[in-house]
Amino acid sequence: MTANAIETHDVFQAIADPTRRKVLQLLVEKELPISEISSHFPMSRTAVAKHLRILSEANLVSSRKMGREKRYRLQPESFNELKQWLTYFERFWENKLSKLRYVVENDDEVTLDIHPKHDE
Amino acid sequence: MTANAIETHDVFQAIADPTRRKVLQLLVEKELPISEISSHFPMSRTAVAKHLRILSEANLVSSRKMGREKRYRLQPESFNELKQWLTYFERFWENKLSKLRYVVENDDEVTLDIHPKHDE
DNA sequence: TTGACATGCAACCAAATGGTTCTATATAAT
DNA sequence: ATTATATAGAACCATTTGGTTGCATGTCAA
Repeated sequence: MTANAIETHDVFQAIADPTRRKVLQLLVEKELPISEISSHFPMSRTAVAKHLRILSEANLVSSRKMGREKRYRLQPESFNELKQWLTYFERFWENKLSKLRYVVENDDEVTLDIHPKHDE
Repeated sequence: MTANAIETHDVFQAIADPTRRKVLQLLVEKELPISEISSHFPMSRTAVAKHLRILSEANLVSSRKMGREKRYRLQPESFNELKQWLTYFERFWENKLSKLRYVVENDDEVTLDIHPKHDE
């Protein structure tokens, strides 16, 4: 067992992977052992175990031993961290002054919300 | 989903990188050209350009030409997608029955079926 | 026209990521 | 006691990611 104190995974990193997001969704219903979780994926149990390790290090899930099983469950704390990060950006489209600035600096018919899309 | 652009990168992937998150924070204040953005980072302009491309493809930012500049700005749409994803998990710690289940299951198995369904 | 500025893009590279197989250990059941 | 179950982890591998340099293109200002 490597130390889990130092090796902390960034929560943004942790939710970047679609497999890990699906794992989180499975755990919304109830706590599950790794073998049960991995039965929902086309990959090996070892691969899922690595995903669970990353989720654990990001404090998105926690685990506890139940006999020979180890059950994983969601942990709210890092979800709150994500929510706070998002909240920071809400001022962009909720702040009237921001909207005003766009009008002033662009001196065109900007309505701030959805603009014509530019392709690359 | 309101995306009318081809979403090559998913938004979770896009916000996984700390540089890209910092870029988003810079753009909260006002729209900026790439040279101005990259002046805030120790990496090359090209590297920042790649990050901006990923953010664009995730519909987190958009851009428009202004003379010889290309200005980038935030786009709310994908932030909303993130918020919705988070909202899905809120019932985990806001739902009193979920909390109860954990208490009960500490002794043995009791299954309360109180979950809707949701898929990605 | 010339030069400086702002960006775009191809080619390349090291490290991180997401997967595999094989082996080992601990617990449960017969 | 033996066998089946549940997990842990090492070693390895291919692809993706995040960065670089060098060069090309477009625009503004003298």
